[in-house]
Amino acid sequence: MENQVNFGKSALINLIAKALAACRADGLLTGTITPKILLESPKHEGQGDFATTISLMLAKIEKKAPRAIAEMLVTQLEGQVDWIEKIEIAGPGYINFFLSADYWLKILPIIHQEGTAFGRSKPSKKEKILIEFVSANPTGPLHVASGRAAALGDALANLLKATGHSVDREYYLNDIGVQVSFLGRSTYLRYRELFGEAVILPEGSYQGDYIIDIAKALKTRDGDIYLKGPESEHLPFFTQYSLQTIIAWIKTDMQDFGIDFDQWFSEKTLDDHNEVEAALKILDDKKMLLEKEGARWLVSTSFGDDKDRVVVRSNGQTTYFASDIAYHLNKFDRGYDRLIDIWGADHHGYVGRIKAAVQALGYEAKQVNILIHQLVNLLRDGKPIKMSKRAGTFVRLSEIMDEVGVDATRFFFLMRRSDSSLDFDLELAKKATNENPVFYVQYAHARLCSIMRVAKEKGWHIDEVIQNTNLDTLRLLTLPSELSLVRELSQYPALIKAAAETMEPHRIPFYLQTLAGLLHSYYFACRVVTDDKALTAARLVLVTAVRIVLQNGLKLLGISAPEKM
RNA sequence: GCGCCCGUAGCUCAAUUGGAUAGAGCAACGGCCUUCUAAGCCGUAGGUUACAGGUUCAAUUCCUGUCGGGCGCACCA
Repeated sequence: MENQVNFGKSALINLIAKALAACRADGLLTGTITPKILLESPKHEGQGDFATTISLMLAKIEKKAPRAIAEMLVTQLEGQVDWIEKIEIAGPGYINFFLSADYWLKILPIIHQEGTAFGRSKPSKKEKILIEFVSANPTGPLHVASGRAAALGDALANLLKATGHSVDREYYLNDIGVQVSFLGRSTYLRYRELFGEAVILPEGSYQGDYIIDIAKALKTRDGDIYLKGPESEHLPFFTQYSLQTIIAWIKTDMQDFGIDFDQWFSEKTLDDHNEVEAALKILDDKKMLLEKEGARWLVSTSFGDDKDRVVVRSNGQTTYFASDIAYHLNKFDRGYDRLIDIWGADHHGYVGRIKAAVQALGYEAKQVNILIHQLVNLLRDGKPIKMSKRAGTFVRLSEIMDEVGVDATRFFFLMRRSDSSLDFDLELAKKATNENPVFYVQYAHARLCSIMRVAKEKGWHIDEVIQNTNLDTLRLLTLPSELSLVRELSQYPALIKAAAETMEPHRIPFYLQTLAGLLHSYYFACRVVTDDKALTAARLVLVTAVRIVLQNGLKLLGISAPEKM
């Protein structure tokens, strides 16, 4: 779905290419290499709508001053098409293009026509992508850091879908192994404690109060029936019971957070189907394993990892890494072209080995993208809240959602580049003032809805206005604030594309804040619904287009667009 | 010691993948409600982009080094 802006851009690039060719045909320019012609949107007012640096890039090739080259090109470009109003040469040799207002106004009918699809695009090559995220161990409730991964993964999935890819969301459940055994044992000991026994929790046990909650629930349900008999008889039950309880919590939290996973992938199924052994056999057949000191190692150094990694320990047990290899192989076997893993910074040391493993299995390194997000600092009124998972004093994601709401939680998590650590101030997130960016954006949307309500009360049929709109009407939008809004709206599809390609959802909150700012400013400066019928119609078309884009952007972030606040 | 990430306004962060005069929000200061939501708007001030080199017509962006912060460096998961 190419929109007006992209169309204009490529048309302009073609014009520049033609001008360059003409200069060379005339012998004015003699070079043979043609650099890629790029258009950018200038940062400052008065620098036009698009600019190219082609003359700067040509300077060396042609051995001529960039401004002289720019002048030659501009001579060729002038008067070619009617939608270019003015061409200027600026600075060291920039060519600035000033387009007619018509060019920008044409985006408005397109926004209305495409509606909720505005901003979507088709990729040059459609990929089947699996995003695996959160995947926190089911040995305790989800806490804050998982929330960041959750918001990030979900928004990224939305973005990649919006750019035409096929995307599935997956949560990997580590529902087997040492940690899970510790969980069962912790619950068992707490259960005994409820009957007055003095217990000592061994090293590695889970200390959180939630373990006691689970034990209490069991006591209430089943009484003292697990006190008799040896521990070993009861541990499997306690393990499974605790695990299922916590998985249920996690699923509830994710649902409350608005995330719908396509798959909950159980590590146990890898074990049940002997997929770890199968994966190791494949690696062995490819001569990717070697025997050393009684253990088996993946030669991950052949693929850029710092050191080789153990997959089978000398005691015969496979490592967690071996399971991870099998899991990634399983993902590829399900037909995905590209895998995205979202990890917290505390796991970044595993990037090298997973990338190596994927290559050892015969896939390309770029088929797995590992997105690392830095950790979250939870603050209250600017002061850090101390957390320790070991001591059980961590803040649950559900507590955050309860306190500040899902919308604010998601927005805060998505506001920062994932590379950057994130300060999340609970008091700020709750504020219903302009200090709080999520309210600022939502408020812009609510204001627009309010305008629409008022217009309806005064007898306007907005749908009809939009349907009957034409360029003559839209030309009444002549205020600088109106054209700024229109230009900003026209950037939206390119923004979505770039955010998806770079896997940087944070660009959307920034964009929305800018757009909301322009809108608030416009709102204050002039009335939409007035006695001037034609002007009101034009403005209604504009502000309803802004509403659509705000709504679409918020939707991608998984945040509501309220009609009233 | 080695590896990864980060270092930009007082604070929290952007910067169109190397482009023009580095931008927002908050905090500070000064203004704006008889009008579609003041949960808002307008204005002022705030910078040697940690530091030193290098590559380039052009560096916040790429390379090298130094300093500072975070995280990770298991035959744990």
